[in-house]
Amino acid sequence: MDADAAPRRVRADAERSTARILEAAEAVLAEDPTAPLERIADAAGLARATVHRRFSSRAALLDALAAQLAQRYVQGLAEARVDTAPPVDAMLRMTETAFALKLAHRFAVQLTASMTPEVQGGLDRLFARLREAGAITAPDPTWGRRVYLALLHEVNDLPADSPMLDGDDLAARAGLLVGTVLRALGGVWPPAR
Amino acid sequence: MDADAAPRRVRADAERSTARILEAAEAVLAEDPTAPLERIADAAGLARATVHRRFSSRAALLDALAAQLAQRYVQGLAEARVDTAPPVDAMLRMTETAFALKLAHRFAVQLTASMTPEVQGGLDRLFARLREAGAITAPDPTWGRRVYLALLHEVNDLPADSPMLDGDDLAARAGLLVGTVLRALGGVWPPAR
DNA sequence: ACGAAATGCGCCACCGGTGTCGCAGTTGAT
DNA sequence: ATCAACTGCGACACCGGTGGCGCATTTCGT
Repeated sequence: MDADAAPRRVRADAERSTARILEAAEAVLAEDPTAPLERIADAAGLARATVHRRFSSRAALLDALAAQLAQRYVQGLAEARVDTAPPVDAMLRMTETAFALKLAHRFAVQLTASMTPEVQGGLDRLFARLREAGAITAPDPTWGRRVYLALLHEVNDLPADSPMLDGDDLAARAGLLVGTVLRALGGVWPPAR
Repeated sequence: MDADAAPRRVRADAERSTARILEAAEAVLAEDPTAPLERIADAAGLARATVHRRFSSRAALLDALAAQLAQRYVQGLAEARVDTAPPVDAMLRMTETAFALKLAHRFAVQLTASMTPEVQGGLDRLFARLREAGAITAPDPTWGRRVYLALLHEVNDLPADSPMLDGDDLAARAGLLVGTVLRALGGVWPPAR
């Protein structure tokens, strides 16, 4: 919502600052969603005034951040081929990328703005496909999405030495989450054969 | 932490104000955990200064509230006989009382202070007993507790007209939650017979 | 090398929420 | 009925965070 679509050209310099600010904001706000702008500025190695120059207000910064995150999720959804691949595979892939974005998670969802209708829709379609494929029995995709998101945070917060985890890699967490969600929604996991 | 154990007597009047404040705080903060004291005072029909007279600071009020809530949970745990009754029954009862306290939920847990070690312990013992009884297979009670709490909020937020609910009564929500959690943790629900 | 543009820095105004005080009026205990 | 205690109200100081300048300095584009 700021510093884009330029009739007047933006200096390469400035554009880098913008990126650094977003990066710093992501890191700082992940730990404390109410952190003052000054802390973000410090983390970015910039003066607070400069942050104000790039983003007219705190709200504008949050918006930009939310948009950026939403876009990453959309991309993740696409790369996981949620609409075409076997749904369980897609879910596993999507989940791994979600954990890779973990820094942002806690506030990414609290920041409901980042739960774009587009992202929601993608997830809902995924749960609908899971049901069609017989991987779950719960009929309501919305409910599936809610359960998934709620447990996503829980698994993300799980300490690395939890007995529920084999190692701390993404795959272990993704496996735990997917299994838990599928079972919760009436599926069988691991699949009986 | 305020206005109790009196060497000097407290007027009945004042005690009622305290109660009204706590009541109002619970209601207001459930909707907006960061609501200013003034909003609470208004809801209680009192002046902000009066709130300050009963509770020396915002933190003190929050503490008192957390203590009150924790105590209710402990009582709920006891009444559900989590340590003696058949664990699934206990879980069902506990869950219903938890929903009865729903107004407070969202911030009750965010207010980690109210998640007393006592409450945590009670839940952990419940999940250990569930495992012993074969109702779940997940070995780690902590994980069970986390899943339970996370989904508790989700079910609580579920709109009354959700396809997942038969009516909006406590029993429907409790059933959905218990079933989902037991399945998520590797149990069978509804029980095959 | 030059000008345009972005930066750092300090300063100030503003806002919302918190906490304190005193005073006048009301309510409760005995 | 009387006194003590509590209340409502308004005013005030304080604090942290936000947002806006202006100016001297650095950095980028060409």
